[in-house]
Amino acid sequence: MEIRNKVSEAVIRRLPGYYRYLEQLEQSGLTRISSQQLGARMGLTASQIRQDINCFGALGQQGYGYNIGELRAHIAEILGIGRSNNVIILGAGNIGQAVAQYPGFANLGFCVKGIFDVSEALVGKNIGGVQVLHSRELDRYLEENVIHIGVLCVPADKAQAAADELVCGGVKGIWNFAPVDIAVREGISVQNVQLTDSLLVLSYHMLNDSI
Amino acid sequence: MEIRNKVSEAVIRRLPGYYRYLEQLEQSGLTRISSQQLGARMGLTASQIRQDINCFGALGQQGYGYNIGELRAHIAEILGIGRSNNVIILGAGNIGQAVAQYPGFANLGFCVKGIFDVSEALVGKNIGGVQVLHSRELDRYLEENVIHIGVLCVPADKAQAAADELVCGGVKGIWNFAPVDIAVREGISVQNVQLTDSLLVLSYHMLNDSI
DNA sequence: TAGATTGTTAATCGATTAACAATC
DNA sequence: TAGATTGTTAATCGATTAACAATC
Repeated sequence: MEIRNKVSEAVIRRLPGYYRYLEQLEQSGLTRISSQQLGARMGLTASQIRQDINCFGALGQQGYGYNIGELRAHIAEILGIGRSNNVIILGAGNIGQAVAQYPGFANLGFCVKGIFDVSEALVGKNIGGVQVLHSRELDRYLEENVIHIGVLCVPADKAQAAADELVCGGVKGIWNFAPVDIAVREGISVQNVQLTDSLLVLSYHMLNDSI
Repeated sequence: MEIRNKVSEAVIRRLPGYYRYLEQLEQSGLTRISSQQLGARMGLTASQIRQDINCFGALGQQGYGYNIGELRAHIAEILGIGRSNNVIILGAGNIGQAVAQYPGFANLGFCVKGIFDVSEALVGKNIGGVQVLHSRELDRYLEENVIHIGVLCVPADKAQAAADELVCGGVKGIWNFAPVDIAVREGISVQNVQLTDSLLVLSYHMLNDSI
């Protein structure tokens, strides 16, 4: 999986969509597709699809198109799907619980190994097959277990401290649901999920689009 | 609130971030800020901030900068914050429940009025102060109530049908948590929240960034 | 071989950044 | 008034689209 040119963030954000459509096409029994056809389905230009895919090598074949299964598998590898990433969730509130019980993650190879909260009321509770531990156990837990991804579902004012603790404990990626930007050192990846931002963008369009 | 030029999607997606930072600045007791200072905090260039804000009028003052409270209030209006949008949630599973109980929405003027599910086990349950109704009640409910936004928290294969029902019932915006793209007629706004996509982008960066 | 469709270069379009006159 | 900082135009940069030779 050589990545030829520097891949832009715009391309990266389209990859999960390609994966999703290819998976669906594969399940429907098809084996090949052209950039033209895929573009029509996804609402993208054929040209953009070819450019995007070519960032990762010449995966198609002139006169034929793309083999759906092969391309899906290749994009899966690029995205790290199926790599058995160990995940822990910090904060067992509504969002933490929803993430813990979200199906679909497991299929992609993300396995929730632990959930932590400061609330004694929640500690010990079984959520999606995993017991909630007290947050004071976190440091020791991270020493004893290899965890790749930490999910921040704590209040905004606790997010930075929680992120620091995760990074100290060896976590390499942070999936941040707290409505605040967090700072991490070089080499640590962060993805923010600002639920409220998305709702506000919807609200904006509802007010301003229909002109 | 005249919008002068066509505002690009890139600008729109930055607006909630501006709102968030300005709210925080206001709460910390500050009253003015320059594009320079705001840019330093947000990790944007001063130039970009001035360009963004100018899409919505000349809201600053030469030699002074921006009045934090005024600018925050203006962006709030642009985003439709505080407009008392009525919201219903379709699907009372993990995500539906998390959305229903998410605080922070209420402050922005989004009010969850109803939750619907097909599961008899969930019907009647109280979630965040709202009782779960059976999905078969939806059409009648939409006739009798003015609902602005519908939140799709149903399985992917039920999402399009649910969206159609919402649009028929007069809903103007759809906040879609189902991992599938839905089609709606002109004049209806949709925002997708592909949780899995965001996790996969994180996974990509964890694999490919540290080169 | 002929037809189809990619890989890739070139052209266009749009977004970001820089620069500076306007003005508070 | 002098200094600061915006509003806005121009320059740059990057992403998307178009075009077409390569090739299956």
